[in-house]
Order: sequence, then structure tokens, then C-alpha cells
Amino acid sequence: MKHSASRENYLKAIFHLQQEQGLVTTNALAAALGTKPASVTDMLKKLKEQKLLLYERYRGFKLNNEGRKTAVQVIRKHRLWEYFLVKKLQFGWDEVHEIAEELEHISSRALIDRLDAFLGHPETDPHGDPIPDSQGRMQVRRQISLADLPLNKVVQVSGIASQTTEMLEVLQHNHIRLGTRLEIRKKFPFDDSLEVKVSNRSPVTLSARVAKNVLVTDDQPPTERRQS
Amino acid sequence: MKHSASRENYLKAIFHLQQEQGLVTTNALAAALGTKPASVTDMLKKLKEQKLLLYERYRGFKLNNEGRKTAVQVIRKHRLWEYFLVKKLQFGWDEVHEIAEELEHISSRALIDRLDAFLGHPETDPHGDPIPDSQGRMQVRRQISLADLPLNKVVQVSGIASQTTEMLEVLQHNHIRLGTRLEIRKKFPFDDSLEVKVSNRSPVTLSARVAKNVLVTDDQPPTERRQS
DNA sequence: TTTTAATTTTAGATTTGTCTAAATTTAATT
DNA sequence: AATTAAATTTAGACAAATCTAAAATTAAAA
Repeated sequence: MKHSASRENYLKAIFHLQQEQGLVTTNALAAALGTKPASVTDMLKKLKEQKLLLYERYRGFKLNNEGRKTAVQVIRKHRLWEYFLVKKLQFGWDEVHEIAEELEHISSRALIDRLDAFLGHPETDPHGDPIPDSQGRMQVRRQISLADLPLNKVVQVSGIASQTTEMLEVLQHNHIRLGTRLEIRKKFPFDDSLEVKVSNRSPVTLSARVAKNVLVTDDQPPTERRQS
Repeated sequence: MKHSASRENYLKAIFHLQQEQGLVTTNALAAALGTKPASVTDMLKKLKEQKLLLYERYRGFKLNNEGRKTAVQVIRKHRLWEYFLVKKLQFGWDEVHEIAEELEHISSRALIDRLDAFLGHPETDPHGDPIPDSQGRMQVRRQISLADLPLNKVVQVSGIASQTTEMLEVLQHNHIRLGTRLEIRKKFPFDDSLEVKVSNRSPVTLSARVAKNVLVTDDQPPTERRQS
């Protein structure tokens, strides 16, 4: 099965929205893809015809098994390429997303399996997101949002939900990156902003908006995998 | 300047045909691209509008400076990726062409420059073809066709002109690959076939068709580079 | 130098993915 | 329950890249 870059982007976006929001709406998908709702509807019909999607007009949609499998393979490719770019080509973790968006659409299966081996079968990408293995299995991660973290509990940054350049700029400015250890010192109910202590630095203040998009784990990364 | 994959393929094909045949025809280009002459004409008009090509209807065409520069960058990407696939991912030199055809259209300049550095600025790809540097300069190679080689002169295989799977299969079967040392033992004028002694093996016979596509150098690879 | 053949180009159609504007359906409010 | 608002879909159009079939041009042969 060969899919166009555009189709793959739709599948990937639907997959991610399914995970986060449970149900996906045409508008949300259009926003995620930077396209228009009408275009989304057009594509949904095509994906349904190709049996990648369960869809009935006006009544919502979700990936079926085949669509999910394809989406996970695209995510696998994206994250392996990100890992390659950071670990082998010395890119910064905040520079690789755009490039991986292109590389993820290279179709060769042999390529990605050999790349995986070359990299030593990494389990998480440079943003802390789990990399599906060649069977589509992916680590389960007990991530919570920094916004939901109780006071004075030390955790490790394990993922960034919204990876816009603007967002990553804020984090970089505050010396927050994957693996950074931090804890919440104070919460301001007025605007839900937080005072956060990062490693051995002086405390910084993060807006609610930023905090919501910083994902943390209080655990060592677990090693179980489960079927996607 | 961003160009579509299709435009880049046209530029690359025109560049190669210019080198080999001197002048390029619509039919030859269509054949090289596996497309129809009418499609070529359509694209020529677009490339002319984008000022990558000198073209007048019915009167032939060739790349201008801008078009040549773009073509060379695509070739650079193609050959660096091939080198990466063979040297880092352990692909065979006869397996990488298709994959590099996709990878060559990834647009990031930073990516290709870092890949180049990661690979140690290689000068030739796994098929023996020179890799243009970041300025588009490329090694001059004194290659001649095996078909034009005199008897009993030991040379090294330095390039394969026609890289079809079928062709590469013949070469692999006869243990001929890049860097292989060989000499011609006998020429058969009847069909221009050759008896060739490969390294320390027993002699094999090659058809004129195959011999024409095997390129050899009698020299150490020269190190001058010249502007493309 | 006509005539014939080959090459190249145009004309019109098709596919993929997108858009705007209008219509339809569902959800929310009064 | 009727009305208004929001979300979604259809209808029709467009750009890119391709195709087939027919026309135009150039080259080759008689």
C-alpha cells in the first residue's frame, strides 16, 4: 500500500487528535493541518473509500485498524528520523520537526528498518515521545501535564504537546528540555501561572498555556510496550 | 527557491542528457523520465517561465545557469544519500538508487550540509560518480567506456553509465563492481563482445551493450575539482 | 523539390488536493 | 418547540502534472 504525503498527514493528525481529544471534529482536523474544513471533508471521503477510516457524513469519524496501522508507521518514521537528526547530525531537538515532516514520507520499508537498527532501536525520540517498533508497538507512558502536577513533586520533562517554534522558544529560554528535572514551587490561581524550579537554577514563571503543553513523568520510563 | 519533485527530476534528467548526448531532444527526455513527449513539452514551458531553461518551440532546449545549479544540487543530494545508505545502513550499492530518488527531494539545505559533514565529505558515491561539493563543484573524471579500452591494460571500474536493475544484475553476476580491477583479454569483432579478466577470477564474456556502460579509469582518482 | 516520415506541439481531458461560497444538518438558546 | 448559531457538507472552480489524439513543424527520402 502506497499513500500520498497528504493522506499520510491526515492519518497522522487524526491519530494524534484521537489520542488527545477522544473524538475528532472536522474543524479540529482542519486546524491541525492548516487547511479548510471543506478540504477535510473531501479527504475523509477518499480515506473512507480506501477503507482507512470509519466515516458517515455529519456523524463523525475515526481511524479503523488499517488506518491506525498506517498512521503509526508514519509516526515511527518521523520519530526515528528526528532521533537520527539529533543524535547523528547534531541538530538541536528544536530544529528537527520540519525536516522530519518531509522525511517521514519516504516510502521504503527496508530503509526505515535499517535506520532503526543503525540507531540501535531507540525507544524515545528527542522530544521524549515513544518510537513505535517495527510491529507498531509503542511504549506506554504515564505522562501528565505540568499544569496538573502537585506542588513540590520532582519530575522529569518527557514530552512537549504543542511543538510550535514559539512554544519551543519559551522552553529554551527557560532552560527546559527533554529530561530536565523540575518541580512546582507555587501556583497562582489568579491566572493559573506557575513558579517552577528548574534543576539547580533560580525559579522561573510559566503561563498556564505553556504549563499545559509540558508533559512530565514522575517515574523512570517504563519498558512495557503495548499494541497500538 | 523551492521546486517540486517533478521539476527537479526534469532538471536532473536534462543535465545528464546534456552531458552524455550534447543535445537533448523531447523524445529522449520523455524516454529518460518514463513519460510522454507531450508531457515534456508542457513542463518545458513551465521551466522556461521559471527561468531555469532556454527553450523555443521546435528549436530545442538546454539548462541555463540557474537550472544547472539546481540540477547539480539535486545530484549532490542523490549521491550523498546513496553514500549514506551504503556506508552507514549497509545497503548493497545496487539497492540504493530507488530510495535515493525519493530522498533527493528533501529540501533542507542544512540537512544535506550536515549529512555531508557526517559522512566526511565523500568525493564519490557508491557507483563511482563524483559528488558535487556544497558549491556545486565536482571532480573531473577521466573515464572511458570499457568498450573503448585497449587490450591488456589494467584499469579500475569507476562508474556505471546505465544503472538499471537488469544491468546491475549482470555486473553482480560477473563480480564486477566499483573499484574492481580488470583488463580486456580478447575482443570479438563479430559482435563486439569482450573477454574480460576480473581480478583473480577466471575470464568472463561481456556483450558490447554491457561493455559500453561500464566506465573505467586507468588513473588514481584525480583530486582537481572544477565548477559545474 | 515534392512527398513522406519523424518529431514536436497544441487541444482538451483526467486525477489529486485544494479553495470559496452557498446549502444542509446538528446543536444550542430562548 | 421554534429560532439562531455553529459545524459540516456540497457545488463548482482552480493549479499541477499527466495523458491521448490530432495538428503543426522540421527532417529525410524519393
